[in-house]
Amino acid sequence: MIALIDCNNFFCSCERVFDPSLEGRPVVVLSNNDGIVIARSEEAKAFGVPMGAVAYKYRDLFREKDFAVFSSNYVLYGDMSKRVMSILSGFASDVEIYSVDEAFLGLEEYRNEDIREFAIHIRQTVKQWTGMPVGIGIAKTKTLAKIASHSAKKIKDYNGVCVLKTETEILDALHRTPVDEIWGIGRRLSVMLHSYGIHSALDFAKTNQNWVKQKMSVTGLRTWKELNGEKCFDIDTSPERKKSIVTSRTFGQYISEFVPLSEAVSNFASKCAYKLRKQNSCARELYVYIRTNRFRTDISQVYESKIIELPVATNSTIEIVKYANIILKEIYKPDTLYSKAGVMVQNFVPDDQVQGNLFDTIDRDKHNKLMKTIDGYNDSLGREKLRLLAQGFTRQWHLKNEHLSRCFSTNIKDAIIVNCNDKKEKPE
DNA sequence: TCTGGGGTCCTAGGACCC
DNA sequence: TCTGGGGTCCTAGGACCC
Repeated sequence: MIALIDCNNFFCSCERVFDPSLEGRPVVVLSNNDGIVIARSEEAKAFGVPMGAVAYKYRDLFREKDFAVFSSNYVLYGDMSKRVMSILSGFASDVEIYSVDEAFLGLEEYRNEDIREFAIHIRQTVKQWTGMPVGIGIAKTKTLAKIASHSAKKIKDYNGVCVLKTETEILDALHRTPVDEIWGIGRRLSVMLHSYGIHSALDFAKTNQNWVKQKMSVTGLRTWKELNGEKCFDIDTSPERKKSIVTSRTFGQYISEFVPLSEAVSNFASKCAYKLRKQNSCARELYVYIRTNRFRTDISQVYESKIIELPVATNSTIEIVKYANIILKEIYKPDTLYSKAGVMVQNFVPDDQVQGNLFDTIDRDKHNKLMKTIDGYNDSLGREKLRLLAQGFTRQWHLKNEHLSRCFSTNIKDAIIVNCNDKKEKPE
């Protein structure tokens, strides 16, 4: 059996852990730039705030109904995620961290009847040790475990744990799951399936196998098989290194001038290089794009991008920033209201298998040592204390986040604030 | 005024080879 | 009038996930 452990309304729950007065209050967490709603508590859902809602359109509702509104605090969420995952790792040898708030556990060892008891125990432990509420779905395949975890959240009597074991349990769960809630079936495919009268997961599971293969290719077929109890996706305990890395942001304000734009792109490039080093990869290709606000109909739209092959695969911030700026110079047009930029690296090789270049003029050992030193400082001192001058200090591109909570679990000053809350004292 | 960010996999079709 | 058969590799675009 496979278990899926899924944190409930993860970002909202993270905020609640450090401010229990939020319990029972509607909570929403906004995207970068406070643009859209990316997490909602149950109370917020009950007021009809959809996922992806444009935040400013709901401002009145938020005020009237006493919503707690947060900008996203990824440092806090990342740390909470680590804590939850490390607890889960203690419960099974096969653990796949599937996303920031979800993990699959292989339960090969637990064939006995009290698998449900075991799940309840996991749930209680995570709650007690971190304050994080989770739902657990258990079934024979990952896709069925996903369905089980939906049921665990939706059906109150289940108390957050749903085990799909018997034929009846599985058929019941499939019957009450709409086809568009199946893992692997998105918006386009569900429209297609509905048009053929396939509305529930059960309808889909009963559909002819060849038809599924023909209409939805092997990916759809795998989902179909998994729903019918045939395992197609294994637990992946050591995911490979990423195959592409992107850093992109929508700016807090429009940028037209080259210099601040270049600072933004340099920062994104630097972040990409850092992420490359963290997974011991070097990139052979670099892609940069800049664009105007695609939602504005009153200005002419610009999307400029270019990809280049790097002379030698690299993860040096110095080199990647340099080439990113060379690209930027080529695609930049003055008098344009840019609202977003992005840098992507791809086509990786392991950092110990970099193919040299006869005409290479760069002392790569030196770069590597320098990068190691910079990373060492930055990892201990805080993000980007040491950086290239090209990254600038003006941060004109920086994001709007007017409702940011503190980094309670990773910053000592913020931690003190939590502890002083009762006494109404403020730390120096 | 105001609309996020970061990934993966699969397929069709073109270019090329013998 | 008539124009083979079989393969590989690459890319863009579409679909999905969180």
